[in-house]
Amino acid sequence: MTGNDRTAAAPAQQGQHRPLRADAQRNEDRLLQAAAAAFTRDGAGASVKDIARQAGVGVGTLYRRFPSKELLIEATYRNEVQLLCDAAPELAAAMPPADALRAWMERFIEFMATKQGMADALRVVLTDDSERLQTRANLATAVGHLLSAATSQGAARTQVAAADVLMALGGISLISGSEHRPDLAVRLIDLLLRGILTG
Amino acid sequence: MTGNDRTAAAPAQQGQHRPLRADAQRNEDRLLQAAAAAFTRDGAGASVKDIARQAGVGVGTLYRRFPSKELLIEATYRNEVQLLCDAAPELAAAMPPADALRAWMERFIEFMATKQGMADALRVVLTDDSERLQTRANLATAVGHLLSAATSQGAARTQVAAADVLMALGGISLISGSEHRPDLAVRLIDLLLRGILTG
DNA sequence: CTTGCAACCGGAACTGGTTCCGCTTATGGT
DNA sequence: ACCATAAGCGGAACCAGTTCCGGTTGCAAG
Repeated sequence: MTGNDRTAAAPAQQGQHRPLRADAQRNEDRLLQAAAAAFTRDGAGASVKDIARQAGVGVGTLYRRFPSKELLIEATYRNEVQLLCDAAPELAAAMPPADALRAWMERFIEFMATKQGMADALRVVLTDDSERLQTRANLATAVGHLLSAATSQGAARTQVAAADVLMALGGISLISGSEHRPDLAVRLIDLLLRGILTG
Repeated sequence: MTGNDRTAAAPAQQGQHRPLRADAQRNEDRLLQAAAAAFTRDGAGASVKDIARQAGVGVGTLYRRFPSKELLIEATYRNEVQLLCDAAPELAAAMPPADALRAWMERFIEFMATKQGMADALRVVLTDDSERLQTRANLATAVGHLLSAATSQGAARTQVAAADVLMALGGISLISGSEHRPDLAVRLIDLLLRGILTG
């Protein structure tokens, strides 16, 4: 047992780690690396076959680990999404709740638009109700944080659920991200915020 | 009702009718008929090849007329979407503007959810900016009607653009339609309306 | 009626995601 | 060290959408 950190290796879950076989773990690492390179280079249009070849494995191996292309994308960007989530409390501490909420929303949309095709992955993440996908829970927590900060100061209506706000952001990503339209996204965020905030 | 469709036969345009060759017109009719049957039977999962075979033409013919599956879906349901648009003025005349707006929105979402996969077609319709697609213009007009009825009575904020509201509805369709979730759609409409309406 | 040709047609071929299955191998128990 | 076996592997095969192109044909001008 060499001191190699394999703590949470499984791609789409976290609660259980059944230890992965050594070669499988190596392949998973290579796949994620190849995927990151491919998606960065070619956007979401990068083909899974190329990614598998680049990683030196067969497509079967890729699909065993990542049951769909969307889930591969999700796994590839999980870290960055996590950073986004982590930023929520910081924003909430640094500025008035309404501003923090807007700022985070804009970062969210910007992120989804930047990672081309991330929106489709997001759709899966937000829609698929197998509870294994932690990403959704993390996002919901981040939104919840910002939202409760706002409600506790009377800046937001209490009836609004974090999950719904997250879904709304997903919807905005899906239409505004189809063709890069930052201005549309901003206006839709305005609309959404007016529905959330008091006054 | 009106003398039906034969006048403007082109599938995705209306401004210009360059008269279609007789056989081409016949094939187009058959394709739309086959598509309607197939989509009704199998949902949006119906394969393009089956539709072409059913219509007795090759896929090439289908693709000449309908450059993508989404556009075929759009053409197939154009009439029904038109009915939806036509309902807007009636609703506006029959009830207070805020209620009319909500009612129409719910019909819209319901329609998109019912016609499985229509949401994907909608994404194309709303996103594709080639001005040939009249459907988007019709939808925008319908929303505009309801919206201006509301603003003229002081029920809605004047800054809200019809196109943006339409996009928002598209976004709601895309997430709530992924997996049938009528309740989510209703809550998101509430949120949207609160952003649009005064008070 | 003949003829020229643009419009049209069909379907084979290509692309990209996903599944399937026979073979290989890491691993833990003996 | 050896074996049994479950986990893993590769890539051929499959299916759906889309493109391409050589052959066909409606149409109207002569």
